[in-house]
Amino acid sequence: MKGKATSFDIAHYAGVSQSTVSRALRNSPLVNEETRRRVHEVAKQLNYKVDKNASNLRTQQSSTLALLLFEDPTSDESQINPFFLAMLGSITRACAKEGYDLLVSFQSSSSDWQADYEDSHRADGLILLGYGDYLDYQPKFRTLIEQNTKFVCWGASVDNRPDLTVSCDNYGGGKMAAQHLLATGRTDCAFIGDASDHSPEFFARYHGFKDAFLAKGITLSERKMANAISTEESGYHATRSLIANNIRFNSLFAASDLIAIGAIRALKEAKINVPDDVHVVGFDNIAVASFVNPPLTTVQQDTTLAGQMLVDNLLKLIRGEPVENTLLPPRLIIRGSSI
Amino acid sequence: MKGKATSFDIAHYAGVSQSTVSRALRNSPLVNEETRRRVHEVAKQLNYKVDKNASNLRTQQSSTLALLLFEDPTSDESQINPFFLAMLGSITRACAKEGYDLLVSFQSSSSDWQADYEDSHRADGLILLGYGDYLDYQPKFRTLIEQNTKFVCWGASVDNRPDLTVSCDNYGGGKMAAQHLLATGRTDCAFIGDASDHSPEFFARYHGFKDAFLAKGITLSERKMANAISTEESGYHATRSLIANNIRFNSLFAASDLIAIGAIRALKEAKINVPDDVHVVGFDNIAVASFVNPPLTTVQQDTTLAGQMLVDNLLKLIRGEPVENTLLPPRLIIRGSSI
DNA sequence: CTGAAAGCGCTTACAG
DNA sequence: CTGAAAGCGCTTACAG
Repeated sequence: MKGKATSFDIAHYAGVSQSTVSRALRNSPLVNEETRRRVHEVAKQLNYKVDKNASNLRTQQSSTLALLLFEDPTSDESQINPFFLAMLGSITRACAKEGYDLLVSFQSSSSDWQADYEDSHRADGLILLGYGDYLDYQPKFRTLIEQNTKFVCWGASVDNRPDLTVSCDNYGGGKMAAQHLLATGRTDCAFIGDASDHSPEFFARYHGFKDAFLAKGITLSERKMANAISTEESGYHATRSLIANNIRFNSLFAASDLIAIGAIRALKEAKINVPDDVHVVGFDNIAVASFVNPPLTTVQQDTTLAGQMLVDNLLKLIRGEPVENTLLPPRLIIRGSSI
Repeated sequence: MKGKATSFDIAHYAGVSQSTVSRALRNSPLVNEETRRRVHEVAKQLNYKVDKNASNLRTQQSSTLALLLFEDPTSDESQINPFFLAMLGSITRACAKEGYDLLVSFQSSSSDWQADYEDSHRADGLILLGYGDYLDYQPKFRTLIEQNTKFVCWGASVDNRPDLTVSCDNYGGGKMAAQHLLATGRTDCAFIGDASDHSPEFFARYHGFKDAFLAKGITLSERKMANAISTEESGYHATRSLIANNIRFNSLFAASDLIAIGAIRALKEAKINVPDDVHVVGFDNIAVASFVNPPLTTVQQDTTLAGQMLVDNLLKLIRGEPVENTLLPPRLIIRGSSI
């Protein structure tokens, strides 16, 4: 036999029609048990595998999801945020569990989206992941909705369609961070991160943080805030600028772990001791967090659950089942940087 | 129009035949420039995208590669070795560059391989990545070769088919590590890692290391070797057992960074100072390496180049072009753990 | 329970 | 330069 075996080859050797082969392989209850066994036997011998292109074409679905990972255009090409890599891992696992394949693709927010995975029938739906400027994404979300593309986003909600979003309770996480610092008595706090509508996740973390302080009658000073995107480098520079401007604080909340790690570097450089002089709290609980010096207190996002929920919600969307906005509970992990 | 537009819809609106639409969209030189423009115009308006299932079925190829990531069965489900996540990133990028999609899948070495990606025409070829017991994989490699599956492996060579392998020069990397320790005068060295044919990569690293010492007339003591798989936990326990057995050494070469990080934890716990009492050198240069305390000296593997070469070689294999065994040069990164 | 036949949406040899 | 037609390998209504 030249080339791969087809269902006609199986039919020939099993002495049945090709239709019966197709039914037998899909374990249709219509087909006789003995026939079914014979067909499976022959298929195994010929190392036959159903041609996915043909079956997908026929059934008009792909059993494949596509993951689009957006990168902050300003971050280094080679360095992908470890938080998203962890998400990628859990999404891959969740897909496998549901019997779906996963196509992976990196997108830079400037370029055209390769959101044609669904249009070209390569995927039944999309999962969108990434930091970067949210306002840049908004019009693209709208296009996807108009085209009736099935997709689900990690992070901030999409226009008025929260059902398309799975996210961590960033507001609640920010509150946890604040309550921890309040409990340790470190109430003179700096915040590093982009607390604007360009980064809705950071914004929510900041607000939860601020509100928890406010509830204790403490107002955070605007002067002690510095803008940063989610990279070590950016966190380093933002913190340096605070120090350079002689801004004092005895605790620091970073919108992400990478920012926190950069902040710690800047503090060390300025001979400011962590945690003695400044308590530091991050967000994400990336793998590095427990290895830095001192180990980083942080708000953990459950990436395993997040991946599972993204896949589950997307599949519901694809099947036309009702989907709800999903908010995952964060968890405070206390380590040496704040005790 | 209900459902997605097809090439027949485009044909209808552009006033040409469906064959011409197909040619025009593929920018065939056969078709008139004016016709071509009109077809593209209509296609854009209808948001038409070629159905990949149909075109793949017709052309009998998929423009897709599959990445199978094998995990050490003993390692924690949720923790994927960061080195492989970095590889995943670079492979994804390399695929995009070549116009291929990437299917990603995790495999546990115990389960059946989902190596049917190629058989089922979902992918034109496979990339295999992973640590784990090499001897378990051997028979599966053989099956793949028998079935004439196009695949390329990261790491150790496959039977007598080195053309299917892309790897770091592990032997040379081990030598570099040794030469560095020799230069710092720390010649009483321990080795942590599985230096057997179960882990050919670790084996090569160990041998390069040993040979460089031998070249200076120094024989490494077998007593100062401890077995470990590539996890922090395993490195920790292996090092602890050396210490518990009162084995002395003033330097330590770990077969991977994760092992090295575990080793440092064990040393710290035993009040053995790094680097004053023991110099530590790892392998991989994962992102964490520069953040641990002290920062880890290590042998870097170029993951960007590795991903590119894996994809390049696989594409050559698919196209039937000659492929050669590819050995990538490692680079020593000296940090605080050994100076 | 089984088979003959239609058709999913393309690409491409063939004929003009 | 263009069109009519075959066919990639399946799944599934339809008929028996």
